[in-house]
Order: sequence, then C-alpha cells, then structure tokens
Amino acid sequence: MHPKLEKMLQLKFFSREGFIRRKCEKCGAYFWTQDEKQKLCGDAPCVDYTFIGNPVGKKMNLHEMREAFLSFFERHNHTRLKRYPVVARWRDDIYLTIASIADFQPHVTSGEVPPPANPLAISQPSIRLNDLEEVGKSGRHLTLFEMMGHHAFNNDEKIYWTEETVAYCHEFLKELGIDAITYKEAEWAGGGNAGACFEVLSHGLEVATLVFMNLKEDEGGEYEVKGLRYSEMPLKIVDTGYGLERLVWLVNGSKTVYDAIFPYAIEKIEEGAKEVQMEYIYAIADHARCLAFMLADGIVPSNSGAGYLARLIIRRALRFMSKIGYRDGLFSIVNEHINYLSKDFPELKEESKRIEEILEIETEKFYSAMEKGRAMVKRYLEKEGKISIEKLIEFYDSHGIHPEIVREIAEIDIPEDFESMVAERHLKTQKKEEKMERSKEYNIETTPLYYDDEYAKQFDAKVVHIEGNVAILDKTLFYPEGGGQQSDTGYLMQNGKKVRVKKVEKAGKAILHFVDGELKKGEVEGEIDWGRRYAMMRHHTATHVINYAARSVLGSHIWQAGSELNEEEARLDVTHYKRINEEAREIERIANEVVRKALPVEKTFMRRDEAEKKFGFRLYQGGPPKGRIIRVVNIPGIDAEACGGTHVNNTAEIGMIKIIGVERVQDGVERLRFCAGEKAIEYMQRQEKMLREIASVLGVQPEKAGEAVKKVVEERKRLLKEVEKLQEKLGEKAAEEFHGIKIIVQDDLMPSAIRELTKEKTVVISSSKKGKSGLITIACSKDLSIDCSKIAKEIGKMLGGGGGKRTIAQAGGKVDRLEEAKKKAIEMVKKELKELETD
RNA sequence: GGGCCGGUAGAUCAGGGGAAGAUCGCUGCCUUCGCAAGGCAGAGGUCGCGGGUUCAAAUCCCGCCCGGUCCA
Repeated sequence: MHPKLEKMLQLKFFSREGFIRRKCEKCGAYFWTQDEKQKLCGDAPCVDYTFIGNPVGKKMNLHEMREAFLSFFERHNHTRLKRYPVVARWRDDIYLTIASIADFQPHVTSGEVPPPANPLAISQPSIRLNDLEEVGKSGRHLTLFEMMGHHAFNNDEKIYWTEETVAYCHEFLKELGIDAITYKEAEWAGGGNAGACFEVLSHGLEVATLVFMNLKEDEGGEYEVKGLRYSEMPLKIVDTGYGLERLVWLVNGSKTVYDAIFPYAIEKIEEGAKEVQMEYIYAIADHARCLAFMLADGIVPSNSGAGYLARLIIRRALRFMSKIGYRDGLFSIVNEHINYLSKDFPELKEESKRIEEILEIETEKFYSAMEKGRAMVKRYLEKEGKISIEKLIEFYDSHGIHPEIVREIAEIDIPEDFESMVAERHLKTQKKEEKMERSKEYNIETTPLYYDDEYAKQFDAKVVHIEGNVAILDKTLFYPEGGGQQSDTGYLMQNGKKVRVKKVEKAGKAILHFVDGELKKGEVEGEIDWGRRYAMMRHHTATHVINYAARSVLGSHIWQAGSELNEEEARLDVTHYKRINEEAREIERIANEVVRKALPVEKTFMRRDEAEKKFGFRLYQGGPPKGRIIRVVNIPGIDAEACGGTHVNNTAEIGMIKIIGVERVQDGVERLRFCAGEKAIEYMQRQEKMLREIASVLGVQPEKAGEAVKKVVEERKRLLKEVEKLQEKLGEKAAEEFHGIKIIVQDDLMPSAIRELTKEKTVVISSSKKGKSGLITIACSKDLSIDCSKIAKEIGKMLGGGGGKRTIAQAGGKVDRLEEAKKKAIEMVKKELKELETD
C-alpha cells in the first residue's frame, strides 16, 4: 500500500479506544484489534466462522436490522434516502446497481453534481452475479443483497472523514451488541475511483467495508492500486458498505446466511419439494428474491442486454426447481418474498401481477426450449451413438441445453471446466473485431443556435475552419445527427454562391457541415430545409407521446430501448415481455388524444440532480446524458425526458400520429413504427390508393377486397388440381402401347402428374420450355428395369447436361435441339424396352 | 452489441443438386352395443422471402426477414 494511504488509516480513534495494530501471521495484512492475544487478521481464509451456532449480539431480522442502521445514522445527522432501482438507469456502464455508491456514480462522485443529501444513509438492494455458481452452495453468497451505507461527500464543506467514520461504525456495532471487532487495513478500487479502506470483521465474518475514496483514475498518477494508476482528487468521499444480510446472519448464528434472512421461503420450498437438497433450495430462494426486485424495477427478460440477466436467473431457478421436484410455479416463491418484503418495499406488491405474468411466460418458454432440447439430444444420440464434448458445448451454446439435461438422456461426463470451455468458444470469435474508427477531434467550439429558437430557419455565421468538404462554423442552426434524430440539410450562402449542406455531425464540441461545393473562411448565411426539419420535430415530439401512450397501455415496465427518426417516419423500441398486437390501436388512440389536448412542450436546461428530483429516472429513456446540466423536454403530466432533439412547442402541431407497424426487434423489445402530421396523411393516402388498386384489379368494392382475394387464392388452388387431373387424362390418351408397355409422350406435364402416370408398366417423356432453356423429363414406373438416368445423360450431351435416378431423370439446356433430343430419348426408351423383352 | 443454431404438412422433425417424406394429429370407411385401440383410404406443402450459380436448387452461394440460444 502507498505510504500516504497507509498513514491515512492510523487513527486517533484506535489509540483512544485501546486498539493495537498487528500484522496477520498468515496473510501479512495489518489490522487493528482490542484483543492482545489476536494473531490473525480475522478474515477468511485466515480464520473460520465462529458465530455459527453461537449468535453474536441482539437477535434481529432483516427489517429490524435495516431500521436499526438507518435510524442510528438519522440520529447522527444523516438524511435517510429511499432505495434506488436495481436497474442502473442513470448509468451507461453497468446494467445493475452493484453497491450503494453506484447510486452516486459517476456525476456525484466526480464532483459535477451535488449529492441528494450530505451526509446520507441508505440501504440499497444490490445485485452481483459474479459468483453465481456459489449461490446456495457456499452458504454465504447471494445474488441480491442490501448494502447499507452512510456516505459523506467532502468538497468545499467538510462533513466528516476517517476518524468519524470508524467511530460511527464502532458505536453502531456496539449498539447491536457485536463484539470482537477487527479493522483490517486494505485498498479499494472501482468505478474509476480508489482509496484506502478498513474491512470490518467480527467472528470471522466481514460485515462492512469503510472506504475512504480520495483518488481518481489517472494514467500519470502517483498512486498505484490493483494495477491501475490514480491521483488525488479534491473530493473526499466516505463510502461505506454494511452487509445487511451478513449482520442478520451474525446475530442469528444460523448455519447459512439463507436460513437467517428468508426462512419463510426455504420452508415453503421444502414443503413443496419431492427431494430435499438444501443447496438447490437455498439457490431457488435466493434467485426468487433477486427476481422480485429485478422484475418489479422493470427489467423485461430477453435474449440480450440487461433482460438476459433476468432470464439467466429465472432459468437457473427453474432448473433447480425441476431438480428437487418442486410442484408449484416460480411465482409462488417470488410471491412469498414480495409479501414478506412489501412492508419495507411496497412497490414490489404493486407490480406483482405483472411479475406473475412474466414468470408464467418465461416458464413456458423455458419448458418448450427444454422439450425441444431433449428431443434434439435423443435424435442426435440415435444417429451418432455418442455425444462428444464439442457437441455438448454446441448443445448449450446454440440451443441452451444444459449438460445436466443431456446427462438425463445420455451417459456423458461433464468436464469440470465446462463453463470456461463455452467462454473460450466466444473468445475465439471476439478477437476479430476491435477496429473502431475514431472521429477526428477538433479544437473548435460551435455554438448551437437550434435550441434558442427551434423555429428559426435562417442565420448568419462565420466559417472558421475548412477541411475538404467539411466546414465548421462559429455558430449554426443545423441540427447534427444525434439522439436518434437525423441531421438537418439545407444551404450555406457566401458571396452570392449557394452551397448544399448534405449532412451535419458533431465531433467533440465542433459541428461539422458536409457540403457540396466550396466555401471560404469568413461570413456566411445559412438556411435549413424547413420542411424536413419540421417533419422531424413533429416526429420527435410524437416519439415522446408514443412512449407515454405505450407506458399507459402496457405498464410501467415500458422503457425506451432505442429510437430513430427521419423526415418520413419514426420508430421507438420499447421493452415489453410479449408481442404487441391489438394494443397498438389503443396506443395510437391515446397518443392522438394527447395531440388533441394541445399540451405545451416545455424545453429547459436544468441541473441534473434537480431534474432527477423533479422527474425521477424516467428521464433517462434514451440512456443517461453526460454533464452537470441536462436538457429536459417536458410535456406536463405526460412525459419528461432528457433529450437533445428538436421539438415542436405544442402537441397540437403534431397534427396526428399513425402507427404503421409493430415489429419484434429481439425477445423482450418491440418496435413501434409511426409517422406524424403531413407524413401520416400521406401514408394513409398511399394505403388507400393501394387498396383501391387491388380492388379494381379484382373488380370489387374496396371493402370486399379481402374476401375476393381469398376466393381467388382458393380458386387458383382448385384449378391447379384440375389441371393435374386433366394432364393425367391427357397422358393416358396420348399413351402408345409398345411391347405391352405404355409410352406417354406429352409436353408440359406437371411433376405431380408425371408421378401419378408412372404407376405401373409406363414410361413418360415430357418436355417443357422456360425462356431460352428447355427441360426433358424421362420417368418410368418402378416395375420396369429401364435406367432413365442413362438416357438423360446421353441426350443431355446434346443439350447441356442431364442426370437423375433410375426411375426419374431430367436433361436440359438450349431449346433449339429440344425436339431432336426428345426424339432420341423416345428411340432410346424403345430400344431398351426391346432389349428387355429379348432378355 | 457480438457469436452460434435453425425456418420443409396443423404439430414434431428427416432429406441436403435430379419425382416433397416420416410420425403424431385431422377427415371418411371397416371392426364395436358404445368408446379406446387397430385396419384401410384420404385431405393437407409458394421447403421463410428475394437474388445468383446450374441443363436442373428445398438442397450450393449472397442479401433480407423470422425464430431459438449463449455471452458482454
């Protein structure tokens, strides 16, 4: 450890309280203890748990412990904060909230944005899937745990630092009656920050980590922590994490953490299980609790993205459930958690109906995948006889068939390092990429004018930089591509010369105009294509309205998963767990209601924390923007989003919204395509025209078109059958008796007719022309020992090529010798038949 | 966001350049007092869509669409 960091940990508090500093005889770590006889650091693996069977301190459950923590810090001037969602909507680097400090990264910890309160205390449900395989097995790993933290952000104002932090911690633990507390010195790093820390241990269990975060990542920094370089930052952050479940475990002294925190769920699973295997029961109980939060916070299971993590947990739980033969559905267990936790997290209960539906759908998907998988393995086994390791990996990787499922069917050995073998398969393919074009950085700042007045069409500016066909101005009205909105087009005028602007892009703080023609540095006038811009403004505001409408029809789990809009149409991808069909009409109806209400569209620049306070994380539909100040587009009472796009001033300007299609982008993500205003009218007119054209071809009223098409298709089918039958009859008539065998020479026979005709003692020769190429088919019934393929090959030489099977063969090629070839084929057939007879 | 696998009858799938198949289900008949089962007969397919290669493509190549799955 860097000496400066180490020095930070030598506290007056320790000398005052009679602690002594020791070096662990096993691992060499320094630690502080009040026990003169203590020789080991008190952490695993140096010492064992000593509290199992010997509970420490006051017995409490989850609720009591959480309350004890939060009220203790409230008493000590901290503000109590509500939990944040387990889906980290405000971050683009992680899907899930992994710690209490994650709530305040990156903008609070960087100093850009003030914390919501200072100091503060929170109990943050956090999800970590790193040690997924250990859950249930180890007795201590959980997918979801609550990290209780008291945080202080010392900037200009000093709140508190090392001394107070440890004193608070010690006093709190003492109040719980927890003894034998050891403070182990260590380093901590994560999320671009680092610092020194204490691991707080009692009876072999780490119950908290007290981090003093005063470093930020910096390539040239003087500190090195866990392989990366850091330098000091002005902000000093107290980042503490107390494991709620760990503390409850410690004061209960049960065999595992699971027994301490959700005995009700374990009991329920045990009751419903055919075979009691605690490892699986624990894992199911854990996964179910994790799912309650994930699904309540709006994760929609999917085959990619954050949703995959939910599916992963669901499928593990289902697999374990079938292992122990649990008779009820997964929701029965999730619901136990919801009921137990709703006292502290009432929001879980509000979502329980949807959670149940999602789990039902996911369960069905899982079982159908399993059934398909089993059948596939069985078929493969029957054919190949054995299953190689590669095949085992392929089964899992491509079809989701877990090796344990394969083992139910075939005798196989599952290699120890199966998971890493799967990972390796992915590594091989990943190496190819890594060719990213880096856009050029310019040291120029263009002032955007398009936010000042979104209705401005013309402007004066100066060209400050020219590079090939790219012009950079000092200011511009041209909106650069971004936020799913395409760039403006238009003209730049200089000295009476008009130059077309084809595309506009942002590069750092500069805005690049891609032009057709030459410009010089200096004064320039600009004009944007207003029709295009206005259509996009309507489409952009319509996108927000559609988002609201979808949310009100489908539920609060609806989040934007992407959007794109241009002059002609817009599309919005939203998270939803099943296909959108009929609901699209209702979404369209509600969206148009918002249009008709003629609501104002407010666009304001706000401080990030204030915007979050006012509108919540719903703001971040298109992902979190960067910076301290964000632009909020708010349609009061409808929808508020952080958005940099151009919008109309009133929803009435949208005119109307027409949904023109619903597609599935991936599992769990639905795409709504729509257009607005003039474009919607144009769309409907095109549709109408198409329908009229169809109707006129059919010779019916447009209302009857559907019915008429149905009739036509059915009629076509019937006629085709009729032709086939007629061809058979025709063939029979054209048959020529030759030595007791029927020879049928008839052109343009359908393959099915040929088949019908060659039932017994028959040879069929049929030619057909298709453009420049022709084809002769020679077929005979099975009871003749003619070799049609030989004949086809022979006459094929005249045409182009030929071949086939003994009873059916074809030869084809140029049309001009078709007739000649046909005659030859007939001759050859007759010759063969003669030979047959003489044999 | 990336990799892998797939799309053939109502369902599950085989075939993998030269007549579109199996099993289950469906319809009718036989057998039965009736049902189940069995026997016989039959209906059901733009082989996902669009290009290309070829004398010939469900099959080979390319693009798209749809689905599954694993990983970040």
